[in-house]
Amino acid sequence: MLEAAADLFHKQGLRATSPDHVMEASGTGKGQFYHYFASKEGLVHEVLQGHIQAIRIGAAQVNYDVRSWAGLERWFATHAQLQEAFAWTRGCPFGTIGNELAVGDELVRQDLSLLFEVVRGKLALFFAAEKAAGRLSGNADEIKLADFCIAAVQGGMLMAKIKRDGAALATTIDAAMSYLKTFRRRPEKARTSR
Amino acid sequence: MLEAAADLFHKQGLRATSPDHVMEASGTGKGQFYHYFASKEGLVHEVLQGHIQAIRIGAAQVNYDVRSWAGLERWFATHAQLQEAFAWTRGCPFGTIGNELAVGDELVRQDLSLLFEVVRGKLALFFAAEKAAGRLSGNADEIKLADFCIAAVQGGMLMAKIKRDGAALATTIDAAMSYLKTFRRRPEKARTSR
Amino acid sequence: MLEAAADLFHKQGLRATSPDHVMEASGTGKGQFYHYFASKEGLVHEVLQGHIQAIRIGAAQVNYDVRSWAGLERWFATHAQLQEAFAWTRGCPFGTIGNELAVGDELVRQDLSLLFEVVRGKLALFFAAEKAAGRLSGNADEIKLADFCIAAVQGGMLMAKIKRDGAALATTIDAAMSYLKTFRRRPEKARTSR
Amino acid sequence: MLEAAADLFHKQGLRATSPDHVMEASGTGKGQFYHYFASKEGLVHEVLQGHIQAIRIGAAQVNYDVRSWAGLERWFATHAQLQEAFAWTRGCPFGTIGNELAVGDELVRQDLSLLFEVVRGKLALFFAAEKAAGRLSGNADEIKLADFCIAAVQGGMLMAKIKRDGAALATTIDAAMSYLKTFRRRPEKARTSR
DNA sequence: TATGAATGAGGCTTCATTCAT
DNA sequence: AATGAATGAAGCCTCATTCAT
Repeated sequence: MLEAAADLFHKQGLRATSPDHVMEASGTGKGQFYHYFASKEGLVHEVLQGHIQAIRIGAAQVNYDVRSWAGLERWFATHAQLQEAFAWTRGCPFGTIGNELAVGDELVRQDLSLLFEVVRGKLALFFAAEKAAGRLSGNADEIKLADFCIAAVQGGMLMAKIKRDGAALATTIDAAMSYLKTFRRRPEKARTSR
Repeated sequence: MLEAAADLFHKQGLRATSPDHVMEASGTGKGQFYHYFASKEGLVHEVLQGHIQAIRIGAAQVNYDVRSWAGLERWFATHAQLQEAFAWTRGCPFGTIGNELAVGDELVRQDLSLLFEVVRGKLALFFAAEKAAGRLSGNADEIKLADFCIAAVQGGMLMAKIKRDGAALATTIDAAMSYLKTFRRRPEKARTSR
Repeated sequence: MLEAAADLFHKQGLRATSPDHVMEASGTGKGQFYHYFASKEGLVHEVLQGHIQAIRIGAAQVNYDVRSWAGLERWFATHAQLQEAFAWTRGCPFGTIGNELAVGDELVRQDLSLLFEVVRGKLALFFAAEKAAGRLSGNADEIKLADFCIAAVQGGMLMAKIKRDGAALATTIDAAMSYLKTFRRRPEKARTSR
Repeated sequence: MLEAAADLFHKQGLRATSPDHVMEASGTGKGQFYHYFASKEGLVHEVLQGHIQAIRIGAAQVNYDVRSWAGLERWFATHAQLQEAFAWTRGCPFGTIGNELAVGDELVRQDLSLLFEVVRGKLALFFAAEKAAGRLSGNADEIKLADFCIAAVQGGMLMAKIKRDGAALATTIDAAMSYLKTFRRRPEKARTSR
């Protein structure tokens, strides 16, 4: 049920997905639905909590536990691959939900906000580690870099969905990586020696 | 009616906006609506065509006719200001619609695709002009830079809406500008000397 | 406009045909319609009056002016041919309207009633003539025979439409002709004698 | 609900009967309707299936299980009586639906087609039995006779509805019976004797 | 837990008509 | 004569939810 809902939200968005759709896709009935979820909003909440949990424990489709610059590159690339797998007809599962938010969807907004904070935290961790290892400029702010990564990939995915074409996403990812690498430093011998 | 619709789409998204809402907001009746628009989709089409036209002739809220690096900065900044004016409760009017697209909304998708091509064209024009004037690296691809600008601002605006906070957008804009400026060149003496 | 309406009524029936359909099919506008017809009912009235007139003056698709037994056979056959021309997707233009009648459609009902009286009159005329000529049994009631002809052909056409197949209609026509011929008489000597 | 629908269809026809009417007449609500029927077409299907079943098991208002010539006469007469009971304002419940068919109502058309096949089957059974008993001419085709009966009664009922008068129907029934009886045979003594 | 009947508001669209020009 | 804007009721259907079992 959660899986079915997550897939439908990804595919059609929140608004276009009714409890009935979820029931049909998951082969359940009215009663089931309202037994497990207080409301449609409750379902969304659970779906997002599921996503957050998956991200946290590394069970998500995208690996958010970046450990190297190559890993970061893979992080970007995975987004494009997933989108391509749907022939560029879908955007980011989270961004899609986020863009449908309206005043009044406060609960969902907070879930999403948290989700992106978790993602940001994971990316920031990488940048912080790099900085600690002297491989990243001391001027760099790991939180800001992480926010930039997320925004770039979200914007790129949105454009890919709209154009049904991954070129602009690839361009954006390349640009983002180039930018990030301007902060990269060769760890000085002096540091590690002695 | 078109104005009312455009505003509601921006505020709540496509799906959450019914013809009835548009009628109420514009003080018209059922018949009226279907006299002017073939369907809800037709309305969306007209709204988007209106946006495209506004962008083309420079009547949009955002000035897409960038003529200088300061103008580019203003272009980015205007997005943030507009969003802030709605207390970060809304995203980009175009991106909001784009993210709700599903297979089957082909017409709308094409309108949006065109819209973003127009925007890209305007931005690319600036980069091309800079290149021609020797103020931009010959390596830079004006189309790619334009795509990057759009993706960055779209991603940033989405995150701002989700977080109800403009910080990440500001960060993203700063990062984008920094990146773009790495392609900037001081025009060589040779040019001005004679 | 009348032609377009008549065709649409024949094709889809009264209820399923809106003034808008008629306007579109005839390339006219709202104003035109209500200028010439008081209402949809008025249009139906005019259409039926047109049919009646056509039948009266012999301008209808079916020739109601039967003059011989062969002519009667042709009268039956024409119905089948017309229906076949529409691949048995339509019934009788008049019967189709008649069956949609409900309490309240009194005007239309009377028009139709009149129409069928005209048809009956024409057929009865033939039978009366045959009787006068001694070629039809004196027991035969020309009005009743005419009513039977009409009912048989109407019933047959309805079944043909439902089945999308003309077999039962052909059967019915054959049976009807057989029955009618049982009243046929060889003109007595009286004729030849002098 | 099915009863209410069947009655409304009979009274006003398919097109003029909306789900709302059915709900009102049956004292149910919107949701109820679409819980039980996929669509209006689905309702029509169920109604027709109900009619077919009633005919099959002999629970219909008309007794289709004809066993004798008197029974056949009653079969014809019942149609007229039922129509008279509604003061000739209604036609045949099945014919009324059949005449509203348009291209696209294929499902309904097939249901109706089946219904009439069932009826024909019942009538043909009678003629076949008569033939077997030597009381019907060997030349007679029981299927054709059955088709003729149906067409005659349908045509007669349609005319009765249009004229709000049963005379032509009575005439048609009389004629049909006369015709049918021309195939009747006195079983030879030889058969029964010995 | 699970089923599915029931509810009524609302969504998108067409209808028949009137009105101002 | 003609145009097409305007009106609001209605048509068919989906939605989100509750309730009884």
